[in-house]
Parts: sequence; structure tokens; C-alpha cells
Amino acid sequence: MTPEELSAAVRACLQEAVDAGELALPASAVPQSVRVERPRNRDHGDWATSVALQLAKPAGLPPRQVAEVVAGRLASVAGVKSVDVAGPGFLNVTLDAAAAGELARAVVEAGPAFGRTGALAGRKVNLEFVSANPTGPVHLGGTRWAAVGDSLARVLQAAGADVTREYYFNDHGAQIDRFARSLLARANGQDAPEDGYGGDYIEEIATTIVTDALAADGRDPRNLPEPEALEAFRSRGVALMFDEVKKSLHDFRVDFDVYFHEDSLHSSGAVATVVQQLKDSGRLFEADGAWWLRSTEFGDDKDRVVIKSDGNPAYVAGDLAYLRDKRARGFDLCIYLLGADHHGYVARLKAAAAAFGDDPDVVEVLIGQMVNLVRDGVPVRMSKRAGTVVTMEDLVEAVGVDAARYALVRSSVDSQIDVDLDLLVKRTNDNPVFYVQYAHARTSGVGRNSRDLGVRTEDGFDPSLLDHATESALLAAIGDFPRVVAQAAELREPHRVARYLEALAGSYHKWYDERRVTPMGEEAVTDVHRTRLWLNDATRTVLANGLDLLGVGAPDRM
RNA sequence: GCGCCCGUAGCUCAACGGAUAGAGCAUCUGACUACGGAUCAGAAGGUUGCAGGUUCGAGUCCUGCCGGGCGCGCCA
Repeated sequence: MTPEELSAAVRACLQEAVDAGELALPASAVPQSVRVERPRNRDHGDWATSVALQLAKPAGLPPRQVAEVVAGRLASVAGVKSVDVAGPGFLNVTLDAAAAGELARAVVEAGPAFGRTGALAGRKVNLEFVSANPTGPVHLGGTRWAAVGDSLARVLQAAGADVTREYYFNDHGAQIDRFARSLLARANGQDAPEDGYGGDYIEEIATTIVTDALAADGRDPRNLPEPEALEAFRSRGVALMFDEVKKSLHDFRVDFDVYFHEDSLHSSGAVATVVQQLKDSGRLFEADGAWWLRSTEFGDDKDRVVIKSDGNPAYVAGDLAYLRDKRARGFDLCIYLLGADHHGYVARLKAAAAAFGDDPDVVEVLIGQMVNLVRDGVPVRMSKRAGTVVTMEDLVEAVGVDAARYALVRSSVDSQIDVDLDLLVKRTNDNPVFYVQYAHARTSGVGRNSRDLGVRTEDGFDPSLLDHATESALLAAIGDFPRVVAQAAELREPHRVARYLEALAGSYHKWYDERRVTPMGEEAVTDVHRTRLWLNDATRTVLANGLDLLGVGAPDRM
């Protein structure tokens, strides 16, 4: 029996009780779906629901009395072993071992599909994340958003959404000009300008640009007149940096469906069109020589300049056109994953939607807190000047993709997290990813061993044999997976999957310690071995599906 | 000053408004002569920053403080 089936059974019992006049409840008070959860304390049964507590008030009865009514009916449902009313009115349900054990087969047969739901079916979602400026490599903060964003995309897809991963490439404006000037200066052996970029990578790119140009046609771009030289270094530099960023992301197993170039919004005239539309609809006003969007009408804390007094579009102009573009491409939900230093954008992006008469709820902004670099327990301020910037490549080189992704995705984005490179390099066991991966490797090993000794799942399955406490705990954990995934998708919190996997791995290790799958010596193969192998394989399926949602490998051996 | 996030075990972090607040690491004690000990069993460790409030029930919601982070450009 799956939790979904139990939930439906509880609801049916409620409905019956209402129909029979045992509960005086308005039809609207009967919940559409009853929440069934694993109790924290295993003594409280396999599953629990607090529905009686919630219905006590509308029913005008003490909660325990409501619970008794439901319990009486639920106890006779096939597969339910016992129902207890506990505490203030919780319903604690224990399933027949056989009914609970059926889950093992269902999971194995579902395979990679187990955990997928239709919770977000029909939603066309644009998920924008990382979107770092092409003026340098992806740093630690961007790495967090890469891990979280990609995992969130996978979780949303598992919930049935149609997801496009998108990267907004800010290849337009003053920052890029500074980048180009920095490259040119370095190519000429000069220091970077005061407001420029000075990392080693600038030197490398500058050198590459010159070398490539000389190899191509023998013309040194440094000898061009300054405007042309700047343009040469700008376009080549951005392209090289872009390639490097893409490569880092790819090596981190994060590939975007769309790399959107901000510059294209300006060169295509999209920005001009959008500005004209806003002028026509009276959403813009002129003051101090500039054109302003009256975004305060839509919840922003101040109005925003869209066209600067020098006639050039301000950054928001690109945001406006970009959101229009996303909507025109058919997305009904546009999620932005941004760092805490951008939280001021939330109101602005919502206003960008509202200014066009669009529903602000199509824009959803997730603000993630910063990543601190720590060395020996002391926070290190990341600074390009001091050479203390840690990049995505540094992190991967130090701990590997699996450990890096897992460490960054297992915490809520609301929490600031500390990354201590020295610690991660020294004691990688600190990372719970190995606990989870080891559990998967163990399921694989058990499968290999038992099959070598002739245990075949297809020869038998008797779920009533799964009667040990560690077995009901493991089955309950397995059964919880679809709910966890759906909840992670709904709340946009992929870290829940990681925490769930740690608990599942724990349940598996405890079971492994208590129950043996592989026959000993000349022992004959029986349904006990076969049935346990089903449970082993079911666990392996869920661990693999869960790790996949995090973009972390599920090794067969470690 | 205003806005957003955070404050939970020694450390890093969890916990749809639910029952005795949980994991990992660190500390201590046990378990390999048969599935890999990257494991398991157990101990210790907490006034969930403080003070009020909401209700059957608050780490979670509301108000006010205290502490930390990040923002508040005709920069991008």
C-alpha cells in the first residue's frame, strides 16, 4: 500500500462518516487530499495524519472523538493492520507487513519513473540562474546557484513541468567596456585601469587574443586605432570568456538550454520596441531629461530610469524586454534565481510584468544567500585584488563535482553557508554525499553478490516476510519519496531531496546490519532472499533516482 | 533610516503550524572468523538570540527589541 492509497482511504472513511451522519461536517470541510506523513517516532506506526485535529473545530467535536470515528472505519480497510488514536488526536496507522511490502515491487517495476508526479504538469517554466557577467570565471557564489538551479530544474521536471534552463549573458554596457579596456591595457603590458579587472585570467585572455590574431592574418590588434582595438578585444574577449564559463558549467554537469545574450535585445531593436510600447501606454514619464517607469505603482520602492538622460537605455530596459521575450516564447512561469545582493530586483522584476498588464505572479524570484569562504574557521573576504577568489574550477579541482554539488545543494538557499576549502580537501568524509553514495554502492554490491549465488527476484516475492522493524522503516522511507519530490518542486527547495536521501541511506544501512540478503554457504535460496533482494533493489532505485535529481553520481562501487 | 535573509548541540546545517527539536563532523564506549567498517549500536551534548502575542498545539505565524549578512545608482 502506498501513502497515496492510504491517503485516499482516510478520505473515503471521512466521507463515509459524514454520509452516515457520524460527523456533522459541511462538504467543503472534507479535505480534497488528506496529508499522510511518516511520524518522526517509529513507535507511532508506519504513517500518521493529523486530519482529526484539523477537522475538530468545523465538526464541533473534540479532536480525539473525530479521530475515533475515522479510526473505526479505517481499521477495517484491507492492508491496514491497526489504527491508534494518540496524543491530542493523531491517527497512527500500522500497515500489514504484506501490504507495506508490496511497495518494494511497485518501486522496482516503476524504476526511474518512481518519484515522478504530475504536480506541475502543463506548466512551462523558464528557470534562469547563474547569469554571471562574462568578465571573469564563475566564482563560488555562482557555483552555488549552478548546483541549486540545475537541481531545481530536475526536481521541477520530476513534478511534470516543462523546464527550460536559461543563462542571461550580460554582454552589454559599461562593465564590458571596462573588461575590454583591461584586456587591451594588459596586452600592451600596462596595468589594468583603476575600475578594471586584474586577475591572471585577464592576462591569459589578452595573450590568447593577440596570439590568435597573429596566427590568423599576421595583424596585431594592438596596432589598430584605439576604438577598433577596443572592439577587437571586447568581442574576442567576451567570446573567449563565454566559452570558458560554458566549459566550467559543462564540467560541473550544468548545461543550459538557452544562453541568452543581453546584447541581442539591443541589437534586435527589442528594447526600443518595448520602450515605445511603454511610452504609448503611458507607463513612462519624463523627468530630468530621462524616461522613468512608474514602478512604484506596482510595488517597487522607487521609480526606475528606463532611458537615461544621455539617451541610452538603462539596465532595467533590458530586463523589461527580456521578460517580454520570455513571455512571447510561451513561458507561464519565469523563475529567477539570484544572489542576496540582488534582492532589490524582486519588486523591479514583478513591476516589469505588471507594467505590461501581466500577472506579477508569472515572475518568481528566488533569493539565495551568500557563500562565505572560510579558511581554518576564519572567514576570508573574497577579493580579486588579494587573489582570494575561489572559482568553480577551484572547488571542483579540490573536492570533485559530486561532493561540490552535494555540499552546495543540501542547504536551504535561505541560509548563508561556509565553504572551507582546506577542510573539504583534507577530510572529504565530512561530506554526507559519501554516506548516500556508499549506500547506493552497497545496494549494488548486495545485488551482485546475491545474483551470483542464484537469487533471482523473478522467482518469488512474499512481502509478508518483510516484518522486521528496520524493514517497515525502510519501506516507509521509500514510500515517502514521491511526496518529498513533489514538495521540493512546489516549494522550490531541492535541498529537501538531499536531506531525504541521507535519511533513506540511514534506514538502509540499519536494515543491512539486521537482515542478510545473500545466502550463506550452501544455504538454499528461498523467498526470504528473493524478497529481501526486491527491497534492496527498491532502495537502490530510489537512491539512484534521488541522486539523479541532485546531479550527483550513483556509483556501483566506491 | 528603510527593505530582504538569517540566529537551533562545540562546528556545519535540517525540521508542510504537530507528538520526546534531528543528522553529519568533533568527543566518549562498544560491534567484523560470512553481503565492503566510507557501516552499525550506545553515551554525552539544547531555555531553538530576548520579551510579549495568536491557538488545541509555535523553532515555524504576528509585534517589539538584540546580534550578523546583503541591498537601497540616470552602475550593470
